[in-house]
Amino acid sequence: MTHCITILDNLRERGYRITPQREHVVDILAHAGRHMSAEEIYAKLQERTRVSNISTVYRTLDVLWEEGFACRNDLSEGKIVYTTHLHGPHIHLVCRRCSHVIEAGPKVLSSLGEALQAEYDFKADLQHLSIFGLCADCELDNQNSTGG
Amino acid sequence: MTHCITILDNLRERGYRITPQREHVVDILAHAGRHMSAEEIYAKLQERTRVSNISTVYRTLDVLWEEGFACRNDLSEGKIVYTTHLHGPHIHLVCRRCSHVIEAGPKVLSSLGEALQAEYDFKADLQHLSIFGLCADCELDNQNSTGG
DNA sequence: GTTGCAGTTGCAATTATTTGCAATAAGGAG
DNA sequence: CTCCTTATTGCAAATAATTGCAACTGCAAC
Repeated sequence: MTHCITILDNLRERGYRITPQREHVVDILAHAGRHMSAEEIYAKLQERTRVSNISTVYRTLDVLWEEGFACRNDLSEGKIVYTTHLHGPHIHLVCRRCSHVIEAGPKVLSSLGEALQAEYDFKADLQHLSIFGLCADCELDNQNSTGG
Repeated sequence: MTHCITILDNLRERGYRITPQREHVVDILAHAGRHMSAEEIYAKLQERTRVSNISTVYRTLDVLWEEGFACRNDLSEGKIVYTTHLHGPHIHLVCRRCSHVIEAGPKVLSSLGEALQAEYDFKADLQHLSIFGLCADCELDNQNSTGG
């Protein structure tokens, strides 16, 4: 419940202005506990206030992402989805053939973050990484159609 | 030079029809040796033939991606870029603040692919993975502004 | 070489996202 | 509380990407 306050306070500290629109977007996203598209967030926002606009939603999401409070993911669904880090760390394994998404635990990445930091001085956001590839079923189809 | 022939033959084997448009797109992308946007590919395509359309380019790129002959990457440049696997394996470390891209070697991922296969039966395409995060400079700015 | 079917294309319309700009308002200074 | 500076908003237009559909064409069968 206090999570969105923390985000807003952090934003203010960093020089961003806290507008009602931003409060709403942060609140909606932080309490969703799942991935939402900009359009979905905008719909929820309109239930609360008439003063709002889809481009404001996009810009707010952009700020949240840049500042590390939200992650954005292209799950190959035709739109980008967002979530706060409240929705615990996990990886999206997205099948590029059938678009099926497996949510994997962060365990497999344990060493990756450290390696990227050490070798490239890069602080990777591995909280909600998306990785494309083939799921087991599609890989099987693939082998059948090419003889193997 | 024969790489695009290989791709085309593979596509034919898998039941796709080889049209002049597809030949051109494959040829353009395979010989570029770099990342190209759909728009760029379309521009090159128009130098060769008047019979073409941007949506055909998108659809061809989609096929190449689904079949594993091309990779698509969102480098946070406002558009998606594509390349064939001729452009050797590497990871994109994309700064979510300044959009700077570090091209990292595939070494750091060595164990990841095997882990995903073993634990999730998922054949990850790690050839041209994009990972978002903060580059060293932006991480430093970040710490200064928050007093960290 | 001709035929026929199903995969592909071009076009136009739709959806997703970004951007320029004038009007507005957050929040620090007085 | 008021003023002022400047970040933010809403709007409309631009750009990126996708989709439905009728016309077209690759290619396998004959």
